Amino acid sequence: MGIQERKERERERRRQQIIVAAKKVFSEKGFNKATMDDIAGEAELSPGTLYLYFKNKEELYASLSLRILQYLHIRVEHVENTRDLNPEQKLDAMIKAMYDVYEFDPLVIINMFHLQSSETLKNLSPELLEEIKELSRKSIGGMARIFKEGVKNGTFVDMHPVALSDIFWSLFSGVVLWTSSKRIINADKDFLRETLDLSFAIFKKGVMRKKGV
Amino acid sequence: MGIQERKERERERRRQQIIVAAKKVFSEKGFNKATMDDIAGEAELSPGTLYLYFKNKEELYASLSLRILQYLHIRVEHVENTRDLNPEQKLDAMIKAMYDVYEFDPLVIINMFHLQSSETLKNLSPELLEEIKELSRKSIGGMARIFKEGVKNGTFVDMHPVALSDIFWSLFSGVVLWTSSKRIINADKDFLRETLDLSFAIFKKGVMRKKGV
Amino acid sequence: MGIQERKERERERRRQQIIVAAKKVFSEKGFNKATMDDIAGEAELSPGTLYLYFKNKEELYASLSLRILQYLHIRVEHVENTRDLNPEQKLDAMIKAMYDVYEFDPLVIINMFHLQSSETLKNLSPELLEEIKELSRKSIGGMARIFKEGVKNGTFVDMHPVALSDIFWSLFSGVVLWTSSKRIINADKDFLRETLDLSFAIFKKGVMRKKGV
Amino acid sequence: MGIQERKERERERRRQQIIVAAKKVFSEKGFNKATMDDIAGEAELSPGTLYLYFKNKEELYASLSLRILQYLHIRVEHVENTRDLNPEQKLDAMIKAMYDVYEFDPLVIINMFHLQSSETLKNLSPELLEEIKELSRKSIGGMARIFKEGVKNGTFVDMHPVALSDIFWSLFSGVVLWTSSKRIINADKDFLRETLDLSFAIFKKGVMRKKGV
DNA sequence: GATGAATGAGTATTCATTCAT
DNA sequence: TATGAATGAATACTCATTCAT
Repeated sequence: MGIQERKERERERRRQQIIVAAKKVFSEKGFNKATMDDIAGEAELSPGTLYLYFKNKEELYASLSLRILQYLHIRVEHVENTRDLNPEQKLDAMIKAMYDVYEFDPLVIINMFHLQSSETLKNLSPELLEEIKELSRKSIGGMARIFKEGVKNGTFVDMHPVALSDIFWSLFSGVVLWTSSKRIINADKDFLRETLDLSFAIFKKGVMRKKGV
Repeated sequence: MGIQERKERERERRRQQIIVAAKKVFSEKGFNKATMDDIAGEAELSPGTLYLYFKNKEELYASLSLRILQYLHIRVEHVENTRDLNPEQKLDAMIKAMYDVYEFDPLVIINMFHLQSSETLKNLSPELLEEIKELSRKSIGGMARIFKEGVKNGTFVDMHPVALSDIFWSLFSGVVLWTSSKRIINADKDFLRETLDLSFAIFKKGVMRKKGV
Repeated sequence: MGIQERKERERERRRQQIIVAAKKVFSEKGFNKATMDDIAGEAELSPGTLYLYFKNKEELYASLSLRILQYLHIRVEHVENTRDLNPEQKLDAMIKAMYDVYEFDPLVIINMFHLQSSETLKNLSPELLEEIKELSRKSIGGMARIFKEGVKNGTFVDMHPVALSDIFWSLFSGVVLWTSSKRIINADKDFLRETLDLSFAIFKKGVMRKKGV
Repeated sequence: MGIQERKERERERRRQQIIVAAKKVFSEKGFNKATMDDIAGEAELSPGTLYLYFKNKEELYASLSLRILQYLHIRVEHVENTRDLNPEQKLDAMIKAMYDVYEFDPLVIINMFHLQSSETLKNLSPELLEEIKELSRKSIGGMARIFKEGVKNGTFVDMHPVALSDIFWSLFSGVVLWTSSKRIINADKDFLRETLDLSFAIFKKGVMRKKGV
């Protein structure tokens, strides 16, 4: 391993160290209440060091979303490329993937929607922004191809595949947001899992072509 | 009209004046970038006056959500109480109501999820918080009763009515958030309406009991 | 006195209060070492209040120069408009005015040259910048008219009046800077006054037309 | 050449490399906006290395002034020691030298006055400070001796030679500062050269003893 | 000597909130 | 009630300097 490579690795390790700390602090306090000092403290680094790895607070935050998008993309791609699965099985696999995405980072959806603010987007470096858009496009694109296949061979209802993937993703994120919100407001138990199950069941039923029709 | 009542009315007028201004400013700048001075300016009042009507910035913001919840509640209740509608027709009416909720305030969902932050909730007065919870419960309850009726008479699939109303609401909010987010990130055209149509179609199909089964 | 006018007066009083404090602190610490907190403390106000009266630190600093320019302008105008003085007497009066400008604010020249930095100028509001330019132009213009008169009637050497006023001002500021600098570096006694006397004597002799030539 | 000497030479080469870079960066950005990283980048060295050659930023900056003082000193000494020049010719030669000093580093005067800040001086090493004082004394001393000779033999007016050299230098630096400042504020053309010519003409006339008097 | 990653003190500026009028 | 001037706590970000390698 060359010295260059070793350095690169070390650098990546630091980035991860910061990201882990940031995730923790942002989770606990939310974007605005979390201070860079908090994160630096959590990462056991000095505030200045954070800026050696991330341009600013927004970009650090956005990097969290990026990780999720990367994970989502990998999972979707994997489903898409698994041979010998028919469209229905692929949909099931995607549903499974969604659970894993949630486990990977339960704040996934909140993070994703922080990105949506144009104020946020303005402060991101063009490269990071492009990467986010790219991954976003790819993930939705992957989902869409799965739906397309199903629409084509008559498994799914005849709708635009991109619309189907949008709805699939919207349903997922809507449920995650709503159940976590409900938990806070109503202090109910965490019933995310079963709600997700029911949601996906309804979605699947709504999307499958009626047999014999 | 007593002098007391007149005063009360005057007070309510002021509150509305402030809420209208707040809605405008928050829409344009988002919660954090909007300043109390901005809102005071828009309402043509002094900053100090805002505090005579709202405890703090968070509570002013939360009041916007309250208005939406009130509107949602009225619409749901109205659907519920309309006689001579069968469950499927009531579902259609609820879908129609959702469109109106969105038109009433397109920022509806973003507002609603700002509420979810525990930081926000901590700063609300117990009364306001209770009112929000109450309206939230009532609206979901109303929806649930509609679903319950449909489940009972075999129109809808046999699922827990509360779960169905949660999913219904989640789907709606998920689509609103995702399409607005997609619009920003991908600079696509605004395709909310058609996506909502498709979403509700899928939901309806997923929720309706198959005829003859 | 109307309420409007009273407020305006109060506001002006505050501005002066801040300016006095700023002058003290900037004198002691220089522009960069002086903090807004220092100045606020000296003015017995809170930091935030400074920003109600001055856009930023640069503009507060520039306001000090403005006061000097105003004073300089008044003095030059007065000399120009005094009747029954021949050009030589007017030059003497201007020399006298320069001493007073220095007494008015010994940091005069340092302030003036802080203005010269383009970084500084960029941060000033266009209005303030224009005011500074205007006063600067007027003062030099006033001096120039005095020299013009003297050149015309043969009192002074035949040079461009604006150039003469530039040189006059340069000599004054050069001496002020150099003697104060020399005082610091060499810890010599303060011999500004006599050096200024000699300088102006040389200038006057250099500028007066030789009798009988 | 011994190994010791070779090392010393190498060290001096590095110092010059840094000084050249520093001059470029300070010229473009001014003292405060210029960062040590900028300078290191320009010198193609690492920031840490700068500190092997200069105690701190202030001292690096001061070293630029030192170079000018060294140049000034050499020029003045040369004029002083040129035989067969009468005092007037020596004054002319000094004027010529001033032009060269300006060409050598147009920021000369701004640099020189940065030194004056007591904050700056506090951060210099005693050795550097002493060197600066020494060169300053020597240069002024050299000028003073030229004036002394002229005063003695009746070429110049009967004033204290040190005062004359102070005024000479003040006039030079005042004109340089004022014309550059005027250029920025009034966006006038660069008329330094002609203003310097006129200034020195006036100075010379003011300083020369009237023939036949 | 040279490096450059890490440091962490330092500061201008903002803005929700208060309170004397 | 309404005002709006004053407050002052809070914080992202910079950059001169150090020191382990």
